[in-house]
Amino acid sequence: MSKASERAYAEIRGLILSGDAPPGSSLTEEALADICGVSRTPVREALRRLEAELYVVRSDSQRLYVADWNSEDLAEMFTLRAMLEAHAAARAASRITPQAIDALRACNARIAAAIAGAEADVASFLAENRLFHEITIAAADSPRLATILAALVEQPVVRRTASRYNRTELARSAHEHAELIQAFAARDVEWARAVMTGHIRRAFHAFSAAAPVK
Amino acid sequence: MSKASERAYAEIRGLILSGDAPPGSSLTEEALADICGVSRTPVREALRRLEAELYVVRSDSQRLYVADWNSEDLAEMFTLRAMLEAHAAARAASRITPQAIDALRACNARIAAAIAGAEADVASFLAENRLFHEITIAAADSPRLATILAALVEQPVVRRTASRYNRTELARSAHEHAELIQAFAARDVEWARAVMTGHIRRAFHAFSAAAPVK
DNA sequence: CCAGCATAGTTTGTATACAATAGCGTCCAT
DNA sequence: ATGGACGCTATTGTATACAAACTATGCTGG
Repeated sequence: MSKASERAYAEIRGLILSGDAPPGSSLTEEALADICGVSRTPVREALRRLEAELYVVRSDSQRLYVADWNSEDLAEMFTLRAMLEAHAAARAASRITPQAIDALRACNARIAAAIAGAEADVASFLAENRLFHEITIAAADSPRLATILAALVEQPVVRRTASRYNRTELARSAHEHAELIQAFAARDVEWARAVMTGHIRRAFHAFSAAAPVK
Repeated sequence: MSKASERAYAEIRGLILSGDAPPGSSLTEEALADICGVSRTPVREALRRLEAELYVVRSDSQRLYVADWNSEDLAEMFTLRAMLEAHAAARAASRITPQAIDALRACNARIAAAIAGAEADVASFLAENRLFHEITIAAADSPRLATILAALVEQPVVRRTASRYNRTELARSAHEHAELIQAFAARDVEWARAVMTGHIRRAFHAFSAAAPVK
């Protein structure tokens, strides 16, 4: 995609993820155009994409707002994610290449290092955790699934999830990743599916057990 | 959405579904704007939406083409659909209202009538079949799931599916719908899930057994 | 005081003009 | 003849201007 609309997309998405544009707040095209330093046209493109990816929602008449997720929405999202990522893991188990397995191992090693740091390096954890899931989804070799998951996995609330976990939970996550890698190496489809299902479900439970979002 | 972009969306989608814009063919904004009688701006909006819904794909550099599905893509899509619609059915089973059940019964009665007609009324079958699934998904009361499924269920190749079924298969489909309604009425979550899974899978098998798309 | 409507202002929708870029063909040089 | 480079053309990207639609506010009449 061309420069301006891409930049606008990144910029607006950043506003949402950072919380500068809090859930429920109104997004007007002109204001965003000013912020991004582009005209309304690329902003509109960006907003369409963000809408498709569920970052923003349209109200009764065409006004756009930052998506607001209640606890029921969150539960729904985690359920869908568990189902779809489990499917991706199962597919990956039967198709993944040795190179991708190596990449996952390296990735998980970096996660472990981040957790082991003096104070757990949450930013590194987030980035590597995301990469881990991306590699897995890529290994599933299912473009449609990848498209669908991209819209779910990247939600603001998910991105902020890790900061709510304590070190024990982060360690558990890394351990589950390791088991998943084992399942991949063994090409055990059902094992991979089960591990991933549990992984996402436990992540949700840990999330729910922690303090509310605000 | 406003009038012009909505019309453009419907028009272009119609071109794709009817086959006037065959899979793999190039879509240029200006040509479409001429056809739709609007400017490029709403056409662009429409194309963005069609892209998100997987009707069209972007090539290396920004040119848009009508999506072309190989047999592997189709298998993948039916698999995802089976998984997601089964989830929708399970959710619907625990939430559906008596009114929605009545609507499903009426819908399926019309399907039966269409099949029983002198020559099976494929158009009616298609419309009612689609309505049936829409009601089910609505009953699942899961906006995210609905959004995701909308992109999958409405694919051109799926819409043309029914014309490849013989009367026996259409009748089987209606019978499975009836069983699904029973499961809903009984509020039996796992039954509903199983019926829907089998329903989509059998639809795919019948589809695959028939002649190739072209 | 309330209801309804008119109107002004804000926001989105559409069209058009122009800019940038990618694809492609031709032409020249080796 | 072949390879590369140049420029032309087709297509997409962006900006701006204007139109339509919705909101909200205040006014008027009951």
